[in-house]
Amino acid sequence: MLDIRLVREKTDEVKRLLAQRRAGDEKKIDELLELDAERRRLLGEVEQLKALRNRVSKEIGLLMKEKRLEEAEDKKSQTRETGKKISEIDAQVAGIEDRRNDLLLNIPNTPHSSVPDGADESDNVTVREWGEKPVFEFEPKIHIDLCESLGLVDFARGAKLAGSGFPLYTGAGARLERALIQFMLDIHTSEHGYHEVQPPFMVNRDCMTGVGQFPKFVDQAYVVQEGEDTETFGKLCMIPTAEAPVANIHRDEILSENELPKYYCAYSPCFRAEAGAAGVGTRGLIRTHQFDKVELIKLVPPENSYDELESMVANAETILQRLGLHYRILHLCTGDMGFASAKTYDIEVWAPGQGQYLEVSSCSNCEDYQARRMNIRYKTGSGEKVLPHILNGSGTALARLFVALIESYQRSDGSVGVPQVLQSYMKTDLIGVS
RNA sequence: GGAGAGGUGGCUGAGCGGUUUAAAGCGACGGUUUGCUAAACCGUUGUAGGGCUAAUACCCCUACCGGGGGUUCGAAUCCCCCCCUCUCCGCCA
Repeated sequence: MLDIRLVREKTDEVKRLLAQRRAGDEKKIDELLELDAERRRLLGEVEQLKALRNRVSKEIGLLMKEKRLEEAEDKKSQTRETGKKISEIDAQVAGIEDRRNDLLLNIPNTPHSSVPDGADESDNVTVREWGEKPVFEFEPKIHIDLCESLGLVDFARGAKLAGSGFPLYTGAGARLERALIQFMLDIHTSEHGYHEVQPPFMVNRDCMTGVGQFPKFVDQAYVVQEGEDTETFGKLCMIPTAEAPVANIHRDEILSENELPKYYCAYSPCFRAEAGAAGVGTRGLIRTHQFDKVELIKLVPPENSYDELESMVANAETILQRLGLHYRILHLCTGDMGFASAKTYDIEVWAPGQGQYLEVSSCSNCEDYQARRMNIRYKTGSGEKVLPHILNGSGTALARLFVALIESYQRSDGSVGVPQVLQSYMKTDLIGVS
């Protein structure tokens, strides 16, 4: 969330930046500041009363000790009134804080000054491209056909098991999925310095709130309960990304400066309800309710977080380069960025069968927006407590990568070549009709 | 799921209704002493919110002893609910 002090002191600047997102959030600022002012006014009032009560209570204690019971009783009955007032005002403050926090949690991050101003995805800026679209001497098939003919994914049976959007990977398809996961984890851990973790695949609400998924995007999550026990409903959610657990690893902690930067990478399945999303219900692997992903998370000092963002994107690019897949990097405009992000690059990989670029990675610097929600700080040498900047990036998402890969490496006879870097994982250089 | 034990500052650990503004020890930091190190001695040592300010300096106030409620003039301390850890039993991959 935003720093309430910054909102107080640089109100116009914050409004201007929020307006760039084209989401109307700047209108919430005035209401936020009204609540903030009222809260402080009431706090001043109630804290004075509490100071009074503390003083008098101490006096009562002394009177009791000296057996001056009548005087003590007098003071007790007086203070009873003070106590009533205190609980009244406390309740008001709590109500105001609830509303203030609710507003604060629903206001997105402000964009970094380098972010191109724009309304939607059509205003995103292509930063660079790598490789070239492969040329085929035949009409390349779409992944759905390849999956069917090669027995890589059984969409129909997946749908039988859990519904559409839950692919059942089979045979070489399952193996390819596993190979990609392992390949990516190996590179990030052994070459890029990330510390591998395997997080819980369900998290509590605090984690979801910490990364900015909740309260605003609660509809996108699968929320679970234990059996028929409705009491437990809503305590846990299936993770929409490993970012949810991994970014929260140090929630409510004060790290020491020399522990930074922290680099984490994690494989996890990702579960998304995709309520209301365009393209839900389309066949294939482009948009599913469950997909695999290798996620990268960094906690870094604010000074160099933007360098860290560039290197994180480069880490994700390495994967695509080793796989020999053509891709492009987009700098998302202000209107297309995620809720918590101050600056985001998307990586889109070319899928020749689809004839389109597919987003396989989104790398964001959330600056201190999440750290403030999660209450993560670190102590500098001079003893100052600072919110680290938190970055997250896909390195990369599967499913779409799987699509791009088999569509790019397909051959005229209907088989799919295995890129060299995956051959040791796949134990073969060719996926043929089984 | 059942039975029991427990959760107090960076750590150990006392306190179980009012000189606790959370004892004491350890650690850490600063200083004195010292040829150097060690030791000894002295001092400092949490977090958040609010007020005052140019100040994220000082000072003042409030809250915080796993979390949330309650009783009371007053709660680390008493009561209720929840969470977590440990030991044993049950069930289970």
